[in-house]
Amino acid sequence: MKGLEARFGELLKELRNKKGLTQEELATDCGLDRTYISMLERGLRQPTLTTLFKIAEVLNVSPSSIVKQLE
Amino acid sequence: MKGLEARFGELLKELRNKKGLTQEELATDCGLDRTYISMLERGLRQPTLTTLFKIAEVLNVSPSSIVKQLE
DNA sequence: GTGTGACTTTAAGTCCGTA
DNA sequence: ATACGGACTTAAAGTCACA
Repeated sequence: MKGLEARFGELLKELRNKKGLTQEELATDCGLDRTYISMLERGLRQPTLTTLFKIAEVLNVSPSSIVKQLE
Repeated sequence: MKGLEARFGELLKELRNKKGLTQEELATDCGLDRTYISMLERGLRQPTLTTLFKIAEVLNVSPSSIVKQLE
C-alpha cells in the first residue's frame, strides 16, 4: 500500500491534467506556491484541510470526492 | 460562514459523543494526545490528511463522509 | 473529563534559484 | 513546464503542568 501522500499526489496530478492546468496556474488560482504544488504531486507534502478545500475548488471537484478516491 | 476549522471541530465533537467516547479515549485510540483532540474540537488546529484518516477510522466513519459534511 | 497556556519539534507553505 | 534544492517563515504535531 502506497502512502497517503503519494496517492494524493498522483490523484492531484491527474485531476490537474484533466483540467488542462499547469502547476503554476493551479498554484496561482489556489493562492499557493508553484513549488508547493510540485511537492504535493511528488508526495513530499500533505495538505491541511484548508488547502485541500482550496485545491478542490479550483479543480472544480468536491473535497470529499478527492478524499473518497484515497480510501 | 464559520471557519473550516471551527466546523470540523464541532463535527468531531458530535461524532465523538455519538460514539460515546471521551476525548481521552479517542486520543488514545488514535495514537494522539488528549489535548490535541481538545484543540481540534475548539477549532484551534486543523488536521492534515493523515490525521483526518486516523480519526475517521477510530470513529468508524469514512474520511470522505466527514469532509462531505464540511462542504 | 476538559480547557488552556507554554512549550519543542516537525511539517506546511514561500521564495530564491538551477537545470 | 516541471523537478529539484536551500533557506526561510508560519502553522501543525505533539507534550506537559495546572486549573
